[in-house]
Amino acid sequence: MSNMGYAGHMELHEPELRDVPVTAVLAALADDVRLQIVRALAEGGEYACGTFEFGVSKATRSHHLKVLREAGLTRTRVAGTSRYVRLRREELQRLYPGLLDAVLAAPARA
Amino acid sequence: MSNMGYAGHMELHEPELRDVPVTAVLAALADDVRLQIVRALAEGGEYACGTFEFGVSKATRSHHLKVLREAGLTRTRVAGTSRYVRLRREELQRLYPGLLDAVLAAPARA
DNA sequence: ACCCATGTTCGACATCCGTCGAACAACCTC
DNA sequence: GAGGTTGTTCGACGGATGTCGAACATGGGT
Repeated sequence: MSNMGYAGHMELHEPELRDVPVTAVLAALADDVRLQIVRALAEGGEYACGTFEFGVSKATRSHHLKVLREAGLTRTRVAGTSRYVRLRREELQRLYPGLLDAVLAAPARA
Repeated sequence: MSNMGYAGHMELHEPELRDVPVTAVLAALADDVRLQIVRALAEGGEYACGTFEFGVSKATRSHHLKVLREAGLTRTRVAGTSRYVRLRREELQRLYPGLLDAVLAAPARA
């Protein structure tokens, strides 16, 4: 059948940032592994999920990326078998000015 | 006996802010009740613990104030049977510039 | 077509966390 | 000192969370 489209891209769940409570954003950032991921993402463009090797299994990594995505912190682009993740910096900055910068500026290992 | 001193003030556990991991600070802020408390504290000076009526029992309130204190967010002064709590704004601002302001500026009910 | 690489999902498990009532402790007042 | 006020601590309980291995899905390469 022809109405199948060229799809398969399964609609990743990426909420509007304004619908995410601040506490959810903070909770997403309040984890060591996730904060490392966010720091890495803050360096620049897009990263494949596999890029992040922080001593956890790929199941756990996948879980953390999902938490970040559903907290409105990241956006994911699907390309083949890989997924490319990037920070939603501008949106974040618009809704919570200074928050991300402040967190990123904090000493990495307290 | 005279060597009893005039004590009983039991040494509240208030860590150095630099010893608290950022993730702990964020986790402390990542709760609705605690964020309400912090917002109230941000209004000004000192508040007795009993001031905070946010629909939780006093046991729970006590718990949250402990979490905030041990995350280095508040300082507590003991006076009689009351405890007066205040935000450690300057210290926070010095170690995590902009963080608290960004969180406080966020819309209260997302 | 087969295999491999990349990620997600599914239990399962242990731990942490928010919540409460009840008991306790300290202090003030009468 | 008896009683009331203020706040902490102690289980207990239910729900969330981080972690993993194994199974699954999808797509690329040879």
